[in-house]
Amino acid sequence: MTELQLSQRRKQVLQIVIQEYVENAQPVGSQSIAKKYDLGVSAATIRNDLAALEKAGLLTHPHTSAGRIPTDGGYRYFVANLMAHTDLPSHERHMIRHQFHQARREIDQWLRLSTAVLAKASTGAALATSPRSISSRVKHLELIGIQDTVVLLVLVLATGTLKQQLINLEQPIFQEELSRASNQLNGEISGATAADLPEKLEEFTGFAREVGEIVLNTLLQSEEQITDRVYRHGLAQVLAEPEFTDGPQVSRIVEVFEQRTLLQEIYDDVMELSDVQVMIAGEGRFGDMQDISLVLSRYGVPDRVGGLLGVVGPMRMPYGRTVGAVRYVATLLNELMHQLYGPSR
Amino acid sequence: MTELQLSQRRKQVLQIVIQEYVENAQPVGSQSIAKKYDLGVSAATIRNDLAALEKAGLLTHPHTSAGRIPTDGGYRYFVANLMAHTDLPSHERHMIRHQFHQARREIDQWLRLSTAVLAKASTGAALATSPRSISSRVKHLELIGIQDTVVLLVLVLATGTLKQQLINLEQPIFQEELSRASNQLNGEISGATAADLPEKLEEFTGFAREVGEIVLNTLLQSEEQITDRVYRHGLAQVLAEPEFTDGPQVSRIVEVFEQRTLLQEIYDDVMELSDVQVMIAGEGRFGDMQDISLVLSRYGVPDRVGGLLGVVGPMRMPYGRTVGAVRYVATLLNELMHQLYGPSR
DNA sequence: GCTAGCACTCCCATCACAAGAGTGCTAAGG
DNA sequence: CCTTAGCACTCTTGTGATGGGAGTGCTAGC
Repeated sequence: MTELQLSQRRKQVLQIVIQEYVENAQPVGSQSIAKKYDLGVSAATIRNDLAALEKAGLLTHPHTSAGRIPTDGGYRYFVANLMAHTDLPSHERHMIRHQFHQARREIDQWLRLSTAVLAKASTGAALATSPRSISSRVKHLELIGIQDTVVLLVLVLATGTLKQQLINLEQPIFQEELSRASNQLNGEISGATAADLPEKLEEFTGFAREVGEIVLNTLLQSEEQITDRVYRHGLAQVLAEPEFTDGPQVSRIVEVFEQRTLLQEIYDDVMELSDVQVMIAGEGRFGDMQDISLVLSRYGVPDRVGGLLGVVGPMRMPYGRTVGAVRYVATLLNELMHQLYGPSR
Repeated sequence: MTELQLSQRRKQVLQIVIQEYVENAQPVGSQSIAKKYDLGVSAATIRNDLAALEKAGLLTHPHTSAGRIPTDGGYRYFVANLMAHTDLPSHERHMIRHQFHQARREIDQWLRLSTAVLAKASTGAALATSPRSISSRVKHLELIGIQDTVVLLVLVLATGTLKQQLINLEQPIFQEELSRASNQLNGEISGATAADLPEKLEEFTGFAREVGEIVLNTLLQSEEQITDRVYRHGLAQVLAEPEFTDGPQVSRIVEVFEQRTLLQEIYDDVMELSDVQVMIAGEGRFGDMQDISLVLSRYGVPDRVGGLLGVVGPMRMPYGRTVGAVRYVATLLNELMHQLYGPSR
């Protein structure tokens, strides 16, 4: 998108239109602007400005004699150039931090709390993916007999993530044999990554080899698959927004919120940038996201573990505040995870 | 509720009204019944029957000159006395069974699939809780150092369920000490239940004791807490139903669907009965569930593990089919889990 | 107990109409 | 060239009247 040249006042007018529309969900006209804000010019002038902004593709009006509403492009311009850097007010930050410190020291708890907090602090529905390990190292491995022919493989990764996998055998196996295999494997493959494994597996035969293959597959899978779990919170509140009164709109946002595939698609885009990403109406690249915006951020410890965190809401969204909330929760999570997984090893 | 005496024809009329209303979501009148179904009587007679059914509290009409629609009571009577036992058609059953056998042998996968299948087979939104162990036995315990002062406790229960818990230490601890403690504990407490533990813990001191306490707490918690995870699927489709076009209705059902607390409340009721439970408009006992019905069943292996599975939808729901679907998926899950956790030990 | 007939009620779609908000354009002034 | 006032025009929204239609409730007769 080429940089747009706008006079100071027009920027201001655009900002006012967006602010008012975000607040009241109603098209805003030249007169109401002139009356409410003292721009030192008359309504007619503002009318001209509005027309110019419309020509530039930043505003539209739903019908001839209605006020203006922002377009996708309008919101994008706003977010890129006009948006006030609103960090969350400090008392809110304190409250959130407090809640986190009260929770048990567990990723699962933190993520659940994150979505709850985000949903409350924004007007949208919050969502987060469980963290995925990047180039996972095996730390430890355990084989546990569940049934005669069923063995549970528990894999602990260096980051503390747990992977479990049931193994189905043709023939019954004894606990001693399980122990032998797990001792053997633990000695060899602990500290190994998916890249190292194939070589090491050469040494093994029989059951131990079989388990080794499964470990390898599990590792590979855990690096590919974005997430085994998605946390969600606050759909009800976003559905209460006036834009979601009619059917098709509702199903659109619910689908965006529920489907994993979309997250999968967006994942790489968000993960490679460290700051909060604002995605308005799908940015033309992703599915049918008319009138829906996402505010997303990665969280985690660089090169170790990372996941996605953010808010889904109507395009008519208080971006400043939402970005602030997402950013704060993300940095908080970063801090907490750093304490656990960061410094050592 | 006292048993109601209804003539054969009136039962038939009630059944027709419900069937038609479920299908078309429109009040049904005497004429349309007389025309479409050959009951051997005139519209006027049916009119009398309708009036009688209304007096009995099974039907209402939204306004004077509209057709009849069923009340909560009407649906309840229908489900209790009139509903055709519709097992799912055999080709659907086969398809579902096939999908389950293709999935990996994992509870997580199965439950995810269950909700997907249920949502597809019913017109509602499906939901399932992760299984909870009943009187869990400890099978194995593992202590893994994550950071100098952070230890991951992995607890494997006899059912194959995994519990993890981070332990935060005041002072750094060495791997050797961890191994010592875990060997010690494994020798003593494997096979123990929450009831046995306190006694056994007497023997331990220091770090091992501390870990033992945590194990106990984790066990107790896992028996109390209904569920650490709720699987959901298909909200979008149920929101497309005509009763959810206006705001308050939507937020009501979304809240029922999203909130864990409701499940917690209902849990015991459902778990003590083995067959599928139909809960219409909250049965007057649970929250604000106007116009919403639940069809729920327990699943699992009796006295070992169990969870909840079911469908949330509008009161105007094809109960026969839905009950069939829930029942089939539940028995399928039972079968699968039995293979894993059932027979031995 | 069933049926036919009939008046009555209430919803709903349609239309007309007026009010109101906001625009776009034009012409004049700085 | 930017700004302003004025004014006609457009389009939505709310209101009220109207008629058709569906369905009921009741009564009287079989």
